[in-house]
Amino acid sequence: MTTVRNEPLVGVNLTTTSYLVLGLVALSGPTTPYDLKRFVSRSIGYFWTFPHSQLYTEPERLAEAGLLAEERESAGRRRRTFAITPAGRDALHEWLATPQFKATEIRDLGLLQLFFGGLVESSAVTELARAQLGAHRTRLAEYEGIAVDQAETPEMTYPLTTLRLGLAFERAALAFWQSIVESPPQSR
Amino acid sequence: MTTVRNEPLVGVNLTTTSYLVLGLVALSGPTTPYDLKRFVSRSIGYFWTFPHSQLYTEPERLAEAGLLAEERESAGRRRRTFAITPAGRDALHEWLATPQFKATEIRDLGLLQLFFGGLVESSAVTELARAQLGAHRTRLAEYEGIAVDQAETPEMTYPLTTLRLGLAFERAALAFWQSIVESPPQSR
DNA sequence: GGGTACATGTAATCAGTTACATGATTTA
DNA sequence: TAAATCATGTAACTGATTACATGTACCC
Repeated sequence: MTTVRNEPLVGVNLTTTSYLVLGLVALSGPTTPYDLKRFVSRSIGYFWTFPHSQLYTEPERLAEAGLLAEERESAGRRRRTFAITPAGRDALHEWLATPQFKATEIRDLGLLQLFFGGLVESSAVTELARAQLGAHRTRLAEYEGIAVDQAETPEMTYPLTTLRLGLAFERAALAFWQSIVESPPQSR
Repeated sequence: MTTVRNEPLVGVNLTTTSYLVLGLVALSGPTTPYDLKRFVSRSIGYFWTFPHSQLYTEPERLAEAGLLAEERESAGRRRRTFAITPAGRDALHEWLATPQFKATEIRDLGLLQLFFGGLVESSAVTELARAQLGAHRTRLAEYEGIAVDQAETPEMTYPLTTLRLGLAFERAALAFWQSIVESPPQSR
């Protein structure tokens, strides 16, 4: 009986981005970086941002580690296509079955500015809150659009499920900033 | 009439972390990296994580740029103390008055795993959801403790305000993961 | 047929992370 | 007095970002 190897064969560190990309390729079947980019921009990219260049360099790293297989057009645009390998699938499944203990981060520049609201005049805080209201309204509308567009696509079931938390957050954020507009905190 | 200079005098890029640290020093008055660390660990560190080493290197960068002033014990532990300079205050205020257009990121490894839930058996998803429930319960309790502890501290008014959104998020997350436990998505 | 937006990729840099290290203080 | 924990800092590395660059398709 052989031991199952889940570590990549070559010494490549797997970051969260690695598993993200691995998962995207697993979901999509063989794809090009550009296809990944388009998919990301209407899905996980809302929660987890990164520049499109990662979608070229990260699959390359994963291919080095034997977790993806790369093919490349020899002529013309020399497009690359990546597909997941059995080793890649193993690594992904193992990660998916491993509880992660890092807590949620809500990275929001507006919220960060509000944190320091005591350092500026309260009118600035009100302006901030209004701007945030606008941004979250826009975002909420986007999410709602996506939910409608993808409702009938079975392979999007899980992504759409995560979107539900996004929607809930956006509604909470709207209520939050609204309350700031209505009664700004008094620090003194 | 002279032009107001808000750019740092030396060529140092200011990142979000820079403003974060600048703001922390502004809030605290002259402090040491370790004091910053303690403050962070009960406040903004919940939303915006970074290793404590940044609290040594980033003030150094800011001091180079003339935005912080550094003093250092010449004997013993050679503790460093950083204080904000007028230029630092200007830069911070300008940033605080500048609308930021990057949308909120909800960085959550559990949510990312759920995104790929269609790739594993549904029992794994249920387990994931249970684990997340526990984690969010813990986090919610922490937030509630902080809200109580700091309720009477006037200079924490704004930080505590941001915590309200954290609380709302944690409650939404609990409801979300609970709903997953109760009725896991069916992808086929 | 020229402009503009989409598509596709690479190179260089550096902020952020990881890892290491040691001194001081408390506790058992 | 040993051991743990808190306090304080530095060095090295690399993943992520920024910036650049060119090709292709569409539209007016």
